[in-house]
Amino acid sequence: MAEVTDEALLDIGEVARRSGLAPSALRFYERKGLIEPAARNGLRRAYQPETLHRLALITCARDAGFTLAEIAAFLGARPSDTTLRERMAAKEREVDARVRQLTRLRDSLRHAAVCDHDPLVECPDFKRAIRSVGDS
Amino acid sequence: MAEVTDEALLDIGEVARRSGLAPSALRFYERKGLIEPAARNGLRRAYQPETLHRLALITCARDAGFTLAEIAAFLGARPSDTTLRERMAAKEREVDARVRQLTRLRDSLRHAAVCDHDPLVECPDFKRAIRSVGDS
DNA sequence: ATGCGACTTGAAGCGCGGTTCAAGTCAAGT
DNA sequence: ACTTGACTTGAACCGCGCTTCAAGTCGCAT
Repeated sequence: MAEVTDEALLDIGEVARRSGLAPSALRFYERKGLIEPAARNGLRRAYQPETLHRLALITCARDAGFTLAEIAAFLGARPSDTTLRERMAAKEREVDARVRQLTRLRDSLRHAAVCDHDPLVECPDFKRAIRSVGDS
Repeated sequence: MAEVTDEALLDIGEVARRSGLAPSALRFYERKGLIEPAARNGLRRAYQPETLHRLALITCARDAGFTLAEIAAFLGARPSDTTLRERMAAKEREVDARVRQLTRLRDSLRHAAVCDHDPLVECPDFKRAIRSVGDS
């Protein structure tokens, strides 16, 4: 008789394939308190499908430069948590500053790609552009 | 008699103060081939002032997500180097994609800061926004 | 000549974000 | 009963970008 083992839950391999993350990464995230299996089949982790959304969020935040510790703090917070709001807002300003910095850098690169100075590093336009990247 | 020791050159401490980088970081960059002292006073490194510009460039590139190895490759390249142009252009596209990603993320954060969903992670607007960050 | 302070070296250590490995568990198929 | 294959664990290892440390070397002032 096949044990039903709750068809709704996902094996770690399944979650890995569908999230694009390595199983080792999922176990690592668990140690860091970012995710948790809903149950175990024997030793095996069984995840709720929503975990995939959570992982998408985690991946996104990590790509954005949040540390895993920051993300864990976010995930653990309640909406009534004023601190959370503040941190969100702070992070928004941070990300916004970074967007502006990267935009200037992109423009520098755009120029560098068509500039004929030798050596490139000495192009006055390029140097000015670089300096402006540093200012904020 | 005070040894003149070329007044134009800078001590590592001076470069550190003016660049905002730790002396240890400067020595580390040297090992990685990013910078080089123009001379030595005995054992002490003596840097040309232009090194400060180079360091500004390095810092900027590093902030932009280049690895030190990438930066070293850039710095070593000639302007006639087609590969360099290509890499510049590739990096520009990369940075541009990142700008768009971060812009969407910033907008998500902006929404999250005013959203009242409990838990926040379940806000449909937020989820949609997060999904859009992932797409490029 | 003695001490101070800023430098020198190589080697080791750290925080982050994981991966890799050895050894073991378990369910299902033959 | 035995193999296969996907999982389990803890511990070790990795690359990156540095920092820290111990031990030593200078130049300069007292």
